[in-house]
Amino acid sequence: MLPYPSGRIHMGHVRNYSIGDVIARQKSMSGWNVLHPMGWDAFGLPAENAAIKHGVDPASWTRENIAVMREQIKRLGFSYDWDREIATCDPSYYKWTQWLFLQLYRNGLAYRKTQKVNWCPSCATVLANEQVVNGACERCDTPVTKRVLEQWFLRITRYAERLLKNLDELAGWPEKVKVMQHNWIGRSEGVDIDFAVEGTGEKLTIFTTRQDTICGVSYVVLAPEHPLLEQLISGKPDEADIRRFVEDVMAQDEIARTAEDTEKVGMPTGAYAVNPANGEAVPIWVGNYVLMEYGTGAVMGVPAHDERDFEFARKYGLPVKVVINPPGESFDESGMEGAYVDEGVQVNSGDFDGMHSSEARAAIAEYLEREGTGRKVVHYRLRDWLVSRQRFWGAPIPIVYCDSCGIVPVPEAELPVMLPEHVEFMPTGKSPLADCPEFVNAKCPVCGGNARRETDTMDTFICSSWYFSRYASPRTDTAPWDRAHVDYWMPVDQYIGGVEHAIMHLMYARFFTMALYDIGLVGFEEPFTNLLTQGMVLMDGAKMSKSKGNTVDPDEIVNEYGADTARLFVLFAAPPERDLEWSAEGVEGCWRFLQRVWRLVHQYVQAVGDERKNMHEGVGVAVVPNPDSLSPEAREVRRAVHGALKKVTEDIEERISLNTAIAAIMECVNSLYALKDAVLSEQGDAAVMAEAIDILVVMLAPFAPHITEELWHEIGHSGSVHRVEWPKYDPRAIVVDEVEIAVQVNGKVRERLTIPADATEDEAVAMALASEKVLAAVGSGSVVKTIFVPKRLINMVVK
RNA sequence: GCGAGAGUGGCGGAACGGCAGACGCAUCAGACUUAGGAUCUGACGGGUAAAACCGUGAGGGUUCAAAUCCCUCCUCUCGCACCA
Repeated sequence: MLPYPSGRIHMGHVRNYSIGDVIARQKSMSGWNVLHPMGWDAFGLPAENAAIKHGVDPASWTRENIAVMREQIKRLGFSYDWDREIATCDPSYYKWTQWLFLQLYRNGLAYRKTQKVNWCPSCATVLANEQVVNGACERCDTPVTKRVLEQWFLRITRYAERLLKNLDELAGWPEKVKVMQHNWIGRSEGVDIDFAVEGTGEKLTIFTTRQDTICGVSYVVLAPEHPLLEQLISGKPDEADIRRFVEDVMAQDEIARTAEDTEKVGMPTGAYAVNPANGEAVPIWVGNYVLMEYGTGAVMGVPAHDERDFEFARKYGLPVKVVINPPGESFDESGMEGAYVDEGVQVNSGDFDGMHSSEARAAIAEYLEREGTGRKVVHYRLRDWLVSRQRFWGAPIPIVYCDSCGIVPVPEAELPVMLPEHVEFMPTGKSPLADCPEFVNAKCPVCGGNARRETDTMDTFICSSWYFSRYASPRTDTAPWDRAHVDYWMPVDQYIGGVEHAIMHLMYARFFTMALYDIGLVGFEEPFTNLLTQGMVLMDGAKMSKSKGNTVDPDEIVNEYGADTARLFVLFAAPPERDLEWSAEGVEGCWRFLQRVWRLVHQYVQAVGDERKNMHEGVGVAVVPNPDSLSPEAREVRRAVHGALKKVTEDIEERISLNTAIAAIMECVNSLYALKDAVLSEQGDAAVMAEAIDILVVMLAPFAPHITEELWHEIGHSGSVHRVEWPKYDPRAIVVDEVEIAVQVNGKVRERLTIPADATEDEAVAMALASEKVLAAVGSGSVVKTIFVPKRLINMVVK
């Protein structure tokens, strides 16, 4: 885990870590070697904002937060290996973040380019595409503007295909997350098609996935940012109007421009393009609905077969030409009320007439390739990852700029490039590092001449894209990790986090891992084998948040009820992946349950007195020496306990269904309350109760580690309950002699019978037919068929 | 619009195609108590005097049997959304 050290932990943390801790503890008790680490995603804006607002140093602000949160987490009793704790703002960590950046740079995966980028005016920094949500800054909700800047990018697009393909292999990931990544990558197969611009030597390339509709093109539209536009309109009579139009569109912010209900507007440029499929000249327009960022920044307008084009054409009176008819029908162009976007039969398409549109798609693509006017291509929505940030509190990008040598990576021996201390923090749009001469001024590692350092820092998502591997050998100082240890531990068997990481963190981490695999630094391509996306913690149906004032501080719950109650509640109140509604009464209920366990164990201890020394002297669970000769009550106790043990084990190991696991323990406790007096009074059954109490405490231990440890000692054991080997249920104990089955007549339950568990169908039916209720239901009809499900039911079909 | 998930008592939630509502909360009753907001025991989907009967968003279907599988639809949540 790698939480951001925001100041205090919240219930979402408690929930996440409680789930992980149950798994870690149970696996460890089951004999596994478990790596259960904790560290801090310690770079980031809040620290810097605190510096600006309160004049504190980001480093000390962060360190203090970490200290507070570490104590809070320790109070909750999570079994973290604190010897492996890391903080990404620690030079011993970011040295390797920088080192990894250089490896990517050497392998052509980190590069610098000038591009229009997303800019958050409030955070005063650029943002990655993934950090822009509905045109606003993902962090502060401020509408994002655009700036043209030279920035560092990571070439994640090179991995688009693999990031997409590998999703199929991630069987342990929720469908939801895979779908989100799939959509984000946005693979789209189509054709780039060249239209000649009439009267010039220029060509205009459009991208389409519907080349089958090429003969229906009645115009072509460019994005307002399209580089060819300038040349097309210069000297034209409408030049000034068009320029004004383009400027208006570009002045709109992202939200307004891309909202679905934004009206499509455009203007003809006065230029014409020639359709390579049929030689027709069509007008070239500029329109607000075409995005420069996607495809080629130009599209063909086929109003008859595309909703957007239809809307646009109707608005501006552009012709609508049908080239695909639905099977067995034909369209009247003037009467169309919308585009026909489905498959059909080609018409008005020359040699392609009569083909099915899916066939024509292939044929036309091949035709265009043959003619040299088109190329089959795959476009992705995924953009390269913009990683520069004009902020101070991040890992410096280990690059210097030399007037004679250009971009020069800092030699590995000189890493880390340290963040300076005592820096001014006013957000100016430049990194504060830029105003820090002792940082900026450097010598070129190549020629020794004067050079200046890169003053931007890295997106903190880089820091969190490799931390899991660092946990394998967190103190290694000659490499980011010791390969032998990484090979032993990685990939992560069970990763737990909120869905909010579905795109950014989880995609970046996958990309990093793949890239490092290709470079040869790790032996695995995918970092997280199993992913559990836990639900949110809600209060009155809304996410707990400081601004809404509907938070519950974990510390308060721990103070009032103890850590075990807090843990038990967040695990019991809902299945892990679903949202959890906070309930003060529910917390109370969990606390009562733990009290009930406490009393049960103490009553047992009191009843057996000093005798228990013999029964519980070992470090394991007490053994019943004579399981086959027990009183009925004692057998009942064993059935309840071993049945619960079976269910708890399976619920943890097979489906991480922790709420039902706890319910099973509660049921077990209820049974023990009902049976304890009878069993404790029977001399010969003493060992049964000893075993029952031991198993109860052991199987509760991963959920409520403190109270169980205490009880374990009260019972008389030495050693820690958390070092006890996870017991195996005794299959003989859960065998039942008699079962209650339902007797159905025509699917309706008419009787419940207790019959021997091994009764045959004939015996069971005979007993059923001895029941008056069954006979009454059968009445005068005759039984034409009987279904017998052993130990469950009989269904008689009567006519 | 596209995609994913979810609709079950007063509430949170259980249920390999096989007795719907485990477990917990709330409520009610009893016991123990000077007392109980503690504890223990019990009741607790609707309906009925008791049955019958009706009940898992709606409607169809498959099946001896459907909360569960299939089809149509409705509602909610989340993600994407002029991506050509």
